[in-house]
Amino acid sequence: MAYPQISIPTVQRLAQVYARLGELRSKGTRKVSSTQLGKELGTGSHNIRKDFSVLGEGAGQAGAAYDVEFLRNRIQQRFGLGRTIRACIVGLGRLGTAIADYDSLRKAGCDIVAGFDSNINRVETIRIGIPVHPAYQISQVVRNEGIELGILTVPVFGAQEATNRLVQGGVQVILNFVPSKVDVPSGVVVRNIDMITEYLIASAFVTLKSESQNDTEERI
Amino acid sequence: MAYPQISIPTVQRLAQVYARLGELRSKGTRKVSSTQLGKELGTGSHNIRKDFSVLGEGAGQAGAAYDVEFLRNRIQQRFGLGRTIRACIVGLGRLGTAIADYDSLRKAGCDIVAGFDSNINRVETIRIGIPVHPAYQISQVVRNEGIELGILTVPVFGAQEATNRLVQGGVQVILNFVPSKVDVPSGVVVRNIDMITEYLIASAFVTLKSESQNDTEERI
DNA sequence: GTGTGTGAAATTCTTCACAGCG
DNA sequence: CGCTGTGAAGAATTTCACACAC
Repeated sequence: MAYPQISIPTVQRLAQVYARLGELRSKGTRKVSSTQLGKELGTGSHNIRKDFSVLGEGAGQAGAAYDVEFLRNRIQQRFGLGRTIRACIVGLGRLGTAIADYDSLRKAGCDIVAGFDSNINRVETIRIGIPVHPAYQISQVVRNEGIELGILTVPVFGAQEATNRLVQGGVQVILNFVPSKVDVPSGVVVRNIDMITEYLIASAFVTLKSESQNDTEERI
Repeated sequence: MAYPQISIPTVQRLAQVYARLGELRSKGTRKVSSTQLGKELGTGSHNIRKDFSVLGEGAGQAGAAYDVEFLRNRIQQRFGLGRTIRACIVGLGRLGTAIADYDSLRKAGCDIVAGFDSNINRVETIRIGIPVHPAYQISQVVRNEGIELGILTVPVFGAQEATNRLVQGGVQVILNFVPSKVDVPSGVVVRNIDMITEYLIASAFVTLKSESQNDTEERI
């Protein structure tokens, strides 16, 4: 390893910073301080600067703040965020088609080139501008198209099978919107985006908050 | 505080466990061990048992595994997850309407009773079965309807204003699907569900994985 | 003076190890 | 004998404090 081992929280924060830098850049902002970034991410400036230490030397210039463009390029290069990743969506219900249309994802570099559904005649499919295939062709299409990322928006009971097919086709990353964990072989990265659990967590915090006068909410 | 301070990771895991217990219950499963739950959440059994210590005594019986129904009720009671929460959606684009239709959320207790959009004539609005109002009425409707939770699915530039109106109306919880942080007064709970950042994090992990032979992926 | 960079301290979280129960 | 429950140990992360640069 040429670089120090990067901790998971650090990767997560830097990804957030990267997204934020993109916004700042498009607004024409040139400079940003660790204090400001910390405030926007809900953490301290120390934390931000500590995270930046994994980017190597000279990310910022002491005294002046960080250069938005330069810092963004550093993160992009360090994490390989510059390239476009070919992706597909499995499960073309309301959520799946909404995501297929989601322009911000495309702007971030996620190029959705195929969709799959077990019911090829779904009404929704006519609304999206990508080729649609039946679910049993997942592995084959993924391999032929060089798809690296799969977006899972199927019902719970179909999630594992869809995952297996994606993995068999060779995807390296899965964004799982199904409120259930899926098993993957070591080496495949899964990010779970589970709005049911998020809803439950939020509800729980509300209960805990009203229960004690502590500043629980500040820490969330 | 009658109970010990509960850490944030613990709340998150228990919310996941709660969701999982719901699935197990509907499948008719009666008993579940900490080992099994740990496996399904991707953590160790020690961690699960430690988390359960915040539930008070007798959550499980030593020797036997945990009773699914009983444990679920304990978590439900401890975190106030039993009740239905009245909610609204701000931003009725593709994503917003997809979420309004999302049945699992309703089953979890989230009762979406109103929708808002700055463009009241949106085509999508005819597809959802809830009353739709113009955005400037958010505070008023939220207050009149006793809405506690707001779901944000507006474009980035409208997120803060929508948030302000929700807070002014009295919501306590916001599920923010906008890839940008929003400011809220202390006491309001925000959960960010940001698929852009998740995409970036996943991409970063893929790069880091290929860079070193460490078992980075196991830790994600 | 304002802001970055980083080793050290403090805190938080996870893992371990083992007592106790069915 | 497998499983729960929990204090103690260990690891990881965050926070602090201060040197250095503009």
